[in-house]
Amino acid sequence: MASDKPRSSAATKESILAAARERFAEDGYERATIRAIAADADIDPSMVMRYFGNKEKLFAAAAEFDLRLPDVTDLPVEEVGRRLAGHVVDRWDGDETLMALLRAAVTNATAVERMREIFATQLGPVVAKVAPDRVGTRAGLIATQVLGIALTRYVLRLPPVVAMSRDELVAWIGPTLQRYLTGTPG
Amino acid sequence: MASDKPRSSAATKESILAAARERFAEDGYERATIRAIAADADIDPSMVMRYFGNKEKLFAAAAEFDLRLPDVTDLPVEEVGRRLAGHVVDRWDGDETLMALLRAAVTNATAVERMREIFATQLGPVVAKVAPDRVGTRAGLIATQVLGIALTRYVLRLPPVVAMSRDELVAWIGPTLQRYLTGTPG
DNA sequence: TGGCGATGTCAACACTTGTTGGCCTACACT
DNA sequence: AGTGTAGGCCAACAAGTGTTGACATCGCCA
Repeated sequence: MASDKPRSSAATKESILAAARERFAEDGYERATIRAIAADADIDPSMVMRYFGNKEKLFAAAAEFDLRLPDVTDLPVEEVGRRLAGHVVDRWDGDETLMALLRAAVTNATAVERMREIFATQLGPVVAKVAPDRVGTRAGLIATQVLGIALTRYVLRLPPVVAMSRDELVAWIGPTLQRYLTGTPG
Repeated sequence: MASDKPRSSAATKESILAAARERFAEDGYERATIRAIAADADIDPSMVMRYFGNKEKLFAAAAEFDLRLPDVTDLPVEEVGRRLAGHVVDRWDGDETLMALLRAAVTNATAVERMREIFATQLGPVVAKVAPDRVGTRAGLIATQVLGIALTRYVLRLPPVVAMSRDELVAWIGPTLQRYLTGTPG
């Protein structure tokens, strides 16, 4: 009600985006075709072009992603690792956008850039709040573990990693993130 | 000398494989074209087909990979983690086969299967030798961290991860692997 | 009522892809 | 010398891709 768009262009645009996310997540950038996305959205391929210009821009629009990292300022420092681990695993399960981004990032330059950006602008600041020093390094290390989980659990689906429950996984990963966050190497 | 092959077919076959590894590593499975690989090998595309049948089989041949994990049986248990970390980072740098495998595994089913196989048959046994229990889980966790490094350092090239020296990286990762190997969650 | 802009469809273009079959060349063996 | 055969090249096919432009339809507003 009281929308700003004349009729239902926003609706179909959104349905295209949903279909795009699904396809990109499942097939990766190159194997996800505009025709298939359009078919999923019950629409003509040319509409996709009209709304988004080209495939690259469509992907950019579909891969808008927010980690939604929790506020950890008033949390005991020694609990931040576990908290982060829990949040990340939960965030992964509910949203396939990040899987689309991850799958695409392996062959598409735009996706890589977006990925770098996300970890720099969203993870970096959180780390900065609790880390004593070496913020960049710590954020990078956290990224290795977090993305390693995403890769093995949701993309490669290595059996033992898939088999672990959310809590089990968090219990193992939490201390690792904690050490990367506030510990020292060696 | 005293080879079993009549003339130099083995040589061109090998040059095709080398070009294929390079292309697959750089571009991933779908974007690496047979024509490009053939051009790199200074040969006609049809030769690639004759020798390897089709693209899928070519990839299978090019992505033959051995982790070459070190023997850790007579090593103090508490040093295995660091040792493993060092070996893995070194192994990554020298050989682009694993990068080809990783890049391809994100969109190609055969590559995923190969990846699973490698970690099951090569990493699993090593873990079994030093782990007190939960071998599968431990191997899986190690895979998350190890592949997370590969992904962020060599594929996504996240700046802070790339910036770390080999030794720095090993110093951070070693204890993580050690805990996954012999520690407990929580 | 007439028209205009937004929403949508159809058919095609230009190009790239994996893959195939026919043809050529040169050497090894009889 | 003659011939078989392995190594190699060329041209083409069929399918699928992103992308484009011309045409249809429908609702709103003057």
